[in-house]
Order: sequence, then structure tokens, then C-alpha cells
Amino acid sequence: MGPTTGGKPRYHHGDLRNALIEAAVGLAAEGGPERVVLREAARSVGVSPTAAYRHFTGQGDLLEAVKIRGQQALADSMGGATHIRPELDDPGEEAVRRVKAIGRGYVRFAMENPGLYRTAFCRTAMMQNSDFTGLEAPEGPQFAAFVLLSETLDTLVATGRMRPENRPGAEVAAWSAVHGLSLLILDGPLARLPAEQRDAVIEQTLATISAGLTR
Amino acid sequence: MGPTTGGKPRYHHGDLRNALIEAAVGLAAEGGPERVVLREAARSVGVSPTAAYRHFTGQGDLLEAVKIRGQQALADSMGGATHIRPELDDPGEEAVRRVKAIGRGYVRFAMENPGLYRTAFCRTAMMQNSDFTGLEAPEGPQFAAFVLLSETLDTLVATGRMRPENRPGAEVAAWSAVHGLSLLILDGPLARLPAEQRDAVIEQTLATISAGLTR
DNA sequence: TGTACATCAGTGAACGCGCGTTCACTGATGTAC
DNA sequence: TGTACATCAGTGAACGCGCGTTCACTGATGTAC
Repeated sequence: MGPTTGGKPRYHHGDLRNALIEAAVGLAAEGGPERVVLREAARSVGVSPTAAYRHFTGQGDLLEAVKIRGQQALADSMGGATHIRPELDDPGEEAVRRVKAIGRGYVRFAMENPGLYRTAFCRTAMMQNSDFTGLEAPEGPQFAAFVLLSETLDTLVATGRMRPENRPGAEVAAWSAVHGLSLLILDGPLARLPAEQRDAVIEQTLATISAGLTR
Repeated sequence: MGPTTGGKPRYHHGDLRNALIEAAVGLAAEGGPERVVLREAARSVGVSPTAAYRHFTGQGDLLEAVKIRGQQALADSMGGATHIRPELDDPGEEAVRRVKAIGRGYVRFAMENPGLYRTAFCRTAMMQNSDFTGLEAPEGPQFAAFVLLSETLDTLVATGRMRPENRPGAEVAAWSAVHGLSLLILDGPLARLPAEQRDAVIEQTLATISAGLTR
């Protein structure tokens, strides 16, 4: 049952936690993690700030929830980027193509959702509580993209495109490249690059990293 | 003439602008860009907040100055990382070694100076005023590291290690990899990696990107 | 060398702001009998 | 089916905080004559 059933606002919202997160995601999309302001999220839902404390321990807790949503959105977007038919006949070619497609999806998401992307990678106090170290595939939908990348890299090995001794840590190399590229485009010197040159530089970086992985 | 000449504080500081920047750099080193607080910098220099407005248009201007200092510190650190004697006999080998050394210096600086590193790449309003687009070598000591990288990549081509058609945009690929790696280590999932594995992953990433550049 | 005066570089008090958070509370809901 | 009561989910006012910034000012410095 939705919160607005009946059309009139009710004293009990019904799904306030989610409504607050969605409002906060909207704020993050507009202005990044520093725009995730508890009072403003409450305001835009039409509820007193105090009400938020029934559902979150505080502002940091809300931000953490938004961060996870951002990670999920990134994962979803990247998943979509690899579904391009038809697949190439050669499975090795196909795996290489997929690695690049994943990277392209990553950078595109960052460019299309800069505030949310920044929020997905912002510093938070909760960080040390996670057991994800970037090397193994963890549980949870927000890590789906990482799993997708890992599997594709495995295929690279299985098809003889990547040497097995280069496999460990390959996720990190790939991730580093697209993450760094995204941030240089969003916040760094590449921000002022014309779209055409920017796209060329993205392709060049994807080519370089995939060539390195298949060395 | 230094500001503390004579030992007693004087009404006219003599070098307040620099003193404020240095205090602010210290704050940035402790807690990143959000710790760069005009009032606190003034406090630690022993001067009223208002005095800062004789030397900066406001907090953003001070932060910008700190950011440039951070970029300079990074450049200095990286420059030092390449000065390893003896050079290798083969100039091609030597250029490859230098590319990796530059990257290693970059990541090490980030790990040793996390707050300052973050500040060097933080978003500021001034950003769009710069004419540095990440493709050409600009003026100024804070870009020395970029110039160093460019020259080394040129050497890679000159010695036949890199194909000329891969040269354009190569800085971006290299920079993206070490920038992304640094941030994943500082703020991301790699933060909780044991030092040994972390170092292995750094070397693996440097190997991958340099292999990609010399494809 | 001395003096008047413009200019420079500081002071100190105050402002408004919006935040996160806490407090005592009340309206709505659901459950035991 | 009705009623008493515990519990849940909200309200509204208030707090302290520290920030960036502005205002009218004063002490120090340097320069023209």
C-alpha cells in the first residue's frame, strides 16, 4: 500500500524510510554527497526532520543508504551496457568486447549521473564495516557490476586471451582505469574537454587497459 | 625577512598570506578539503579571521591556493621518484621503468598524504577558469609531473616501445589508472586490503597499464 | 631631519545561516480480553 | 463486537554549533615636502 493511497496525506506515512531515501537520492543527484541534507530530505517529503530519526540513526545513516542506492544504480546501468546483440562469434573477441563495454558503461554512468556517482564513492564512517576489499566478489545487488566484471575476466582467461598469471588483481586494474577516468572527466582537467575529444580519449583509455589485460 | 623576526608578534605579520596557506595546508593534510576552514587557519596563525580577507577574496580563494600547493607537492614527490640511478642501458627499458616509477610515485604520494592528495583534486568553483584540459602540457610548477609523464611517453615512442598512433591521449590512460587506483585505496574498497596485498595490486596495475601503453 | 597625511594591514564585535539533533508531546494503530 | 491499553510513528519548538562574512575601527608604515 503506497503512502498516498486515498490522495490525502495521512499521519502515518507508510513507507517513510524509502521516501526519505528517494528524496535524498534526488539531492545527491543534484549536488553530490554534500547535498544529502537530512532536513531537506524531510522537507521535500513533507515531514518533520524528527520523523527521520524513526528510520535512521542520523544523517550519516541516511547518506549510507543513498550511497548504496548509487552503487546499485551504477551496477544496473553497467549490466545494461553489456547486453548488445548479436554476440561476436569468437568467444575471446566477445570477452574483450564485453570488458570494453563494461568500462564504457561505467564511464557513461558517471558522466550522466555525476552527483550520484560521486555519492556512491564518497567517504563515510561506515566504510570500514564492509568486508568488501575489492579482490573477491561479495554479496549484495550493489556489487553486481563487480561480479559481472570478474566473470568476464575469467572468460578472458578461459578463452586464452589473458594469461592466467595475470588474472589476480585484474579487476583492480580495470576498475582503477575507468574510475580514474571518470573522476578526471567529472572533477578534473578533462572536464573542459570538448565532447568529441573526450569520447576519443575514453576509447583510447579503454583500448589501452584492455590491451594491458590481454598482454 | 620572516614574520617572527625578533621573536615577538608584530601588528603587521609580514607574510600572512603564506602563513595562512601553510596553516590551511596543514588542515588539508589532516582532514582533506572540507577541513580547510578559513577561521581555523586564521586561529592557528594567531590572527583574526578578518585579516584573511586582506589576502584572499574568501574561503574559496584560500582553498584554491591550498589545492595548488597540493598539486605542487604531488609533482615534487613524483619527480623525486624517477631519480633512481643507475639508469638501464636500453633506453626503451629505461623509459618503461620510468613510466612505472612515475605511477608508483603518484600512488605513494596519495597514500602518504591522503588529505592533501584529496585536496589537490577536489572540486572548486575556480576549476573552469583553468585552461588545462589534460591533453597538452601547461605552464606552472604544479603541472611539472604532467610534463614529466608526457616526456617519458614521448621517449617510449622514440625508442620504438610505443606505436606512434597510440601516443595521443596516452597521458590520460596512464593518469586515469593511477588516479583511480589511489582513490580506491584511499576511499574505496581497497582501503581495507592488507599492505602486502595492496602493494601487489599496485604493481599488477602498473604492469597492466604499461603493457597496454606499449602494446 | 621632521612632520602631515595617505595607505596598508590588522582588530573585535556582530550577523545570519542552516545544519544535526534532542525534548516532551500527540495522533493513529493494533491487539488482548 | 466493544473497549482498554501498549506501542508505533509522527509533531513542533528549541538548542548549540561553527561557519563565512561584514562593519566600523585602529595601529603601523611609508612617502612628499
